[in-house]
Amino acid sequence: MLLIVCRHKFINLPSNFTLFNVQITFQIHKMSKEITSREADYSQWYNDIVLKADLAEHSAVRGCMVIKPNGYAIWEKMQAILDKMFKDTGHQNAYFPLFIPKSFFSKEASHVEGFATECAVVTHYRLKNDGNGNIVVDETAKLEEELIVRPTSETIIWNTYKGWIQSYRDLPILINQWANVVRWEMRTRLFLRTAEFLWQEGHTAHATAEEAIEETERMLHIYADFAENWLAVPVIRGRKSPNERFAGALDTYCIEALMQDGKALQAGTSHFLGQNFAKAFDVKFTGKDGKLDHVWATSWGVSTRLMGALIMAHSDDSGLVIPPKLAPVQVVVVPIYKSDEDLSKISAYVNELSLRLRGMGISVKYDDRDTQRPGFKFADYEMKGVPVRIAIGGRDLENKTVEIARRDTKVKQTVPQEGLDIYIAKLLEDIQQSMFNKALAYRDEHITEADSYEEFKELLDTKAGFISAHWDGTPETEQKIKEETKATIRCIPLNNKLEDGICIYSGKASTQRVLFARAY
RNA sequence: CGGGAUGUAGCGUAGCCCGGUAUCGCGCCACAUUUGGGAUGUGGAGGUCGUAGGUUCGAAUCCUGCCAUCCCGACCA
Repeated sequence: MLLIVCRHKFINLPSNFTLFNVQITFQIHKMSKEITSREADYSQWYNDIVLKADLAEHSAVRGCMVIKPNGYAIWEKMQAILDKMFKDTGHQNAYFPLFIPKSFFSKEASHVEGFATECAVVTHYRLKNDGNGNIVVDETAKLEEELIVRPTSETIIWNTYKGWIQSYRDLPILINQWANVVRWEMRTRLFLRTAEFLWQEGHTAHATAEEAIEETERMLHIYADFAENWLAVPVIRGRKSPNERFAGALDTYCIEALMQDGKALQAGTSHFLGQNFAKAFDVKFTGKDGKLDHVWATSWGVSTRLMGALIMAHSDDSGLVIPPKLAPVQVVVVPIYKSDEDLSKISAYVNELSLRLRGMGISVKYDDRDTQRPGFKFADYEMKGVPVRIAIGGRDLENKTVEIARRDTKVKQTVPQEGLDIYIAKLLEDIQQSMFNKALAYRDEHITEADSYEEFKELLDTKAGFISAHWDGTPETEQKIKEETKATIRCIPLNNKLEDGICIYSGKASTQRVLFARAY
């Protein structure tokens, strides 16, 4: 801490931190292209990646971001893949209103409790000029009933479903919506927590509890499949403890991922809502047996937060690393030339190669701009996470080779032009797999068992990651642990092995371990 | 929302304590030489100092409100 007196000097500390509740700011001069290292300041590193890889930026609106083309292209890929998965399992897309009448919210008690403190409310529908050149709200244009900007759509959807469902023949209803939602968060972070975010929300209606539970689990597995096989992010499938459950759900399933700083990130949730919303909105159906019953419901969603998971799981101190299956550009080709003649020879080859690669479904970008030098392009594509970079110059033309650099390991190799298309296709698969394996190995190394509260607290301070420990199953214990350590129960893993033990906090009997972690 | 801090050119900043319209680097534009890891030289453009008031002959500088951002806490996908 003596270092603090050395203001103006280069000190390897975050440029902003708080000591004894006093913020101390160091002037650390950074080249514009450099990013903070993960070791120096993980949060700052994350911000740098998002901004410098040109994924998103802060907007003029508090807590809301602008998703830039580079970032949106990745989100579009996520959407396309998930959308296909949903449709392959029988779901259809639909769209419900952005605004929800306030009265709808009070119909499901625990739901309103969960969202009430973070709602944007529309109270008026007109502006006027006040005569001094200012635009003001026209107080005479007050809405009779306020409208809530949706924080989630259960209420408006179940209000609608009431009109759609009379008989078991109308079931199941399997609908998904791609939308934006607003939750008035106090502290926001690009992609991880913004006041407005993009997501999909599935809302299904079923005749039986069994069927609804089956649906809840099916979607959880789809999310896990997506995270692992496309994002290359290993996840733990599990169920939330009652404390962490969705407002209005009987059971919440989730996938939990581990970030490189050892904090957990909830990457997707799937809820079994029981008959709560059907009862709140009076949605009944006549069964085969002629008996009237409330409909069973599920809802499930993933959001642009997945962008945060993708970034934090794989990227390094040189910038973004995107798994090939999510990369908008999978291969970038950079020509290196001294004369126009060289360039035209290189271009002839590259155009032919690009055609073959595109024929194999590989997206290629040929960057023949003469306004930037090769070294600049190398650094730039590294920052933006393009999985494979090909450099080709006069030397390569002579030797019939190219230079290939893979982003994940940063290994460079000279490869013959012959069979290059096959080589690249295999390389992309290899990168995808090796990114997953790396993340999986990290994750598995960071699940540690704790058998006492002392050990548990020690682990939280010394080794990041999940802690597997016995818990007595009560919300009180979970709450106490959360208050004392900031760690929460991330999930109770599915297919958890049963094992007798005692709760690390209360010493009461327990039948299984659950996963704790500090989380985003 | 509670505590702390910060807003000066596209980005990062100096100047603020001790009032006299602004410093430097990167980036940008032009030309030339360059091009296998973030080029070099020469010339040039760009700022109502977050915003609205107040004090003053005069405000980036002093005072007040507001807005935004960052850090710590509470809340949360």
